[in-house]
Amino acid sequence: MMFTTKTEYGLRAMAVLARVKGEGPISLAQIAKKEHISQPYLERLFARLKADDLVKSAKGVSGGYLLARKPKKISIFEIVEALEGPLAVFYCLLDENTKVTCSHRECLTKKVWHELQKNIIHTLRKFTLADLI
Amino acid sequence: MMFTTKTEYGLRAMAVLARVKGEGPISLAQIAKKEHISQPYLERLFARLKADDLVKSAKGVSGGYLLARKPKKISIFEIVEALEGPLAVFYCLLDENTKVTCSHRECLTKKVWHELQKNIIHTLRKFTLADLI
DNA sequence: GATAATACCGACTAATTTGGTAGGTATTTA
DNA sequence: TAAATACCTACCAAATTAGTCGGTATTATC
Repeated sequence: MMFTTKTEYGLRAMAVLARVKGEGPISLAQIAKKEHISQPYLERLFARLKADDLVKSAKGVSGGYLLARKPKKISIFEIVEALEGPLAVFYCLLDENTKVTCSHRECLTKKVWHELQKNIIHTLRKFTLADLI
Repeated sequence: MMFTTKTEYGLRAMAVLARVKGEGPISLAQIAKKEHISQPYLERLFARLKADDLVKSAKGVSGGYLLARKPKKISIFEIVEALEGPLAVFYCLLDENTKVTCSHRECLTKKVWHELQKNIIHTLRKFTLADLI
């Protein structure tokens, strides 16, 4: 029950992008060096960030990555979900339905997970990339 | 970022114990059958629950497990921590200190994790085993 | 006292995830 | 044309999860 370094690396990299906003694209090589992260690993993280439309890319010389939106418009929740996949504290909550009933005999536990997950998402939505810089 | 079946199995087994409270010890074989959980796996989960003083055991024929306290006095948080280990949404929060400063350059992210973890623990402490039965 | 039921213990396995490496292709600026 | 970049695929080691197997110690009951 822990977020992995994927999230830490991703948030740090996104924070770099937020700080150099307006200066054109920044390459993964630069980010990797600045943040001491393996570049090929960063590449895969950015593939996810791009798939979720959190960053834009520019190929070729002097290419790199840019934030797709203003830092204030990118919540920590979005970054976490892009990197770690859909946030579900339990399997039975993966379908994103908000009903408390489920096929388990022990449905009462789902009430706990449901409230917990609501709190987590609320907290992660409250903070944006702008809060990190 | 998900609780595992360890927690689900453990909570279900603890709920069984809570329901048969006052009827003497119940064996793991019975619990495993009732809840369709592999018995050797359950054994290991109960080793953790016992290590954290959430259950008591009785060896020998007609032995088994009992709750160490009343269901109302056992929070979901305690059960989760017994089974999954110390709850930390991030490595830098594992030492349980409550300061927001840390050795990372990106200390601002720690503020987010810290608030998140506080919320999670608060929610898990709010619910007790009695709420599940 | 023997037996069966139980907790308890350690070694092993398969599948998955994480974090990382290596090498290549496509694109684009200079 | 060349160099810098994104982008892609395959592989690898370590850790974790969920589970199996076989054994030992203890104890109530016959």
